[in-house]
This record gives sequence, structure tokens and C-alpha cells, in this order.
Amino acid sequence: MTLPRSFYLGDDVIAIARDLIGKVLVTNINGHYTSAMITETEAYEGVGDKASHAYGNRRTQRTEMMYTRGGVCYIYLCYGIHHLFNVVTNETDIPHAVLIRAAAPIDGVDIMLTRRKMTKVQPRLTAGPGILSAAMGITTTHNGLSLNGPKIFIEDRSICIPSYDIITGTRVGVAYAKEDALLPYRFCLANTQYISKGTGL
DNA sequence: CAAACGATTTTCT
DNA sequence: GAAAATCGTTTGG
Repeated sequence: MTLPRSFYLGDDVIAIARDLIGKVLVTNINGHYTSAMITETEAYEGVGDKASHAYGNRRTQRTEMMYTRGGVCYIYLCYGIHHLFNVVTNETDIPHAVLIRAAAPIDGVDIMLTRRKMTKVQPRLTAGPGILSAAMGITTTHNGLSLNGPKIFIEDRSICIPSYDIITGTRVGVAYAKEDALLPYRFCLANTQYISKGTGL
């Protein structure tokens, strides 16, 4: 079951980021099917969040996708190399987003290994926002696509994550946001190797 | 038009 | 553990 549109339209992007833990990200790109369970997310709370690209209601060609209605993806290039995948939430003109930072491989592991030029499965396959996109075949050309397919999906496969298995922490790589860098907007699944580095949890 | 800077990862020591 | 790699986006002149 893919998630209903209503899942993405709520006001509370923090709660949505937490609820995405345990959901399954699926891509079907050029006939290659891969999926992975989301293990780490970060919330970016729009205009009042100094760590967000949309801080101060800044609208540019790049950030415009965050102002669209929830249920699509916002993908941008970081450090000139890495394609970072975000889930857009809330209604039109409210630029909330959730960065997917890591996931545990489920289907199409061989395809992920090929894309990452690796020979055996280890956390480095998908534990990190840039390398997760690389493993799933996601690039900026997919910016703005629906999360209900046909190329990208987020599914609820009835994986149950008890609340005590979700660890809260501070976001990674946002020191420039000063006091907002201390906000508890990062969520990780406990007991998994598929967690990115940084801000040790 | 020119310059600075990342929501990072890899490699080398 | 430290440093390099690398380029689109944003900002300032």
C-alpha cells in the first residue's frame, strides 16, 4: 500500500518525519526495481527554520519545489556531487520537507550493489543521504515526481516500529543554522547498522 | 559576470 | 582522524 496523499498534508512536519521511520522507499527506474526501509530522517520546518533552504520564505528556482503541495519529492545537488532526496509535506506555499538520510535494503540488492560499485552488502551501501540516492538510482532529474509512482513510491508494509525504538537527535551538517542546529529534528531507528555518521547517536 | 559555499563521501595517513 | 574532491545555486558588484 502506498501512503495516501493525506499522510503528507499535515501541519506537523516533525511528526511526519518520525512516522516515516519504518516506511518503505521504492524506486522503479529504467525497469530496475529497488526498495529499502527508511531508518533515518530529518525534518526541515520551512520559513522559521534557519537550517532550511526556505528560511525566511526564500523562493528561488531551486527551492520552489518545496512550496508545492505535499506528496512529491524535492531533490537537489549538494557539494556538487550528491543528490539528496526529500519528501515535500503540507499544503501549497508551506515549504516543509523531510530529508531521508538512510534506509535498510530490501529488494533489488544486486542492482544497488552495481550502482554503488560494491561487491558485498554493508552499511555503506545505503547509510547516508547521498549514497542512499545513488543506490536507489535517484538523481535531480526526478525532482518533483509524485511519491505514488510510477517511478518513486513510499509504501506502508505494516512494519511496526514501537516508539521506544526511535531515537531523537540533532541534525547533521547544519552548524551554520546556529541555535536551530540544536533542535531535536533528527529521527533514527534503534538497533540497525543503517545509520549515517555525524552527530553520534 | 565573478566568487563563495554547502542538509557529503571517500580516501589517505 | 583529517583533508580533498567537485559544481550548481545564490549573492553581490
